[in-house]
Amino acid sequence: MRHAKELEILREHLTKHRLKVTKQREVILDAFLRNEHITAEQLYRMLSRHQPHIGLATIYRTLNLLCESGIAQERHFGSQTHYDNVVNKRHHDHMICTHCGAIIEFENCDIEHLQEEVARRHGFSITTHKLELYGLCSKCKN
Amino acid sequence: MRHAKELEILREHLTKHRLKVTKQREVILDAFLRNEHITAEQLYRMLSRHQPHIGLATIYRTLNLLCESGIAQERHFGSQTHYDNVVNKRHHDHMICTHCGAIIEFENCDIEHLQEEVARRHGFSITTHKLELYGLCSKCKN
DNA sequence: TACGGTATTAATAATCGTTCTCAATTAGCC
DNA sequence: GGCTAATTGAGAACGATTATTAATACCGTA
Repeated sequence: MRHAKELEILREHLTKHRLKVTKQREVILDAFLRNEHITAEQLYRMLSRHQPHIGLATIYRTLNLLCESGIAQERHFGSQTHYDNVVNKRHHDHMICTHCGAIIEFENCDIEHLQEEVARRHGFSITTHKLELYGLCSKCKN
Repeated sequence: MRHAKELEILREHLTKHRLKVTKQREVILDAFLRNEHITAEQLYRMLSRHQPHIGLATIYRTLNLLCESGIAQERHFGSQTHYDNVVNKRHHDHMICTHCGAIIEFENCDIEHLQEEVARRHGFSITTHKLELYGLCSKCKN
């Protein structure tokens, strides 16, 4: 059974909120977990020939559900929202290649500490942050 | 004459590209310069009773022009695009209060150096970046 | 295991921010 | 002043996302 842990998290979240475990939600969760940084539209196309057929609205609703249950996190790259699997991951940021669209994850504690320091200096308390580096990945530099 | 420098930059950009200096463009530039982190919609409402009447499309077009000429820079806060006056400013990032919506600018060279270091380690070359800290400003912490 | 109430679904309309289209107007070179 | 191309306003169109609605599926209870 692949992705057993994530399925368990989703089930717990659903029962806790008196929501229902449906075939569609399981299918979407499974497809989501097989892909990093996916969009609702990509999932829709990927599942378009699936039985039962899954509507775009259901995909959006389920992705929001995954965010609420802590499995996924939204990232706004370009015009579309991408969804990230964050189970088993610590906080991380992204480098985005403006040529091929590749997304590279990284984490750096020193940067986070400096952010805290800047915030403290302004009397600001951080709850979340977003750091994105745009440029060319190693392959596209040529 | 307020904002003479920015007006000069815009005029140079326009003539260089064989574009025209219009009343609307001057009005929008002036209103833009009087406000930090403004949106197209806010400008539209602000100028709605102005003579000549200025359409929303013209505001969007002119804001893009300001970005191309280096006077403004886009920032995507929430669902709308905000435009920032960057004349006389070095690169800076933002803290956004999720309670009152206040936007505080800051700059920190140490963070930028660490970003470069991380990128180098991945063979990535940065052209731009975006760093946003979300949380509560000093006033809203209470 | 069948029932009943409620959540969920697919399809589609609606919404929001932004860009495009187009006919009428205007800037700026001759 | 007149010609040509750029610009304008109005509204249509657009893409991503959310709301609506009638039909269907889940699941606790009997």
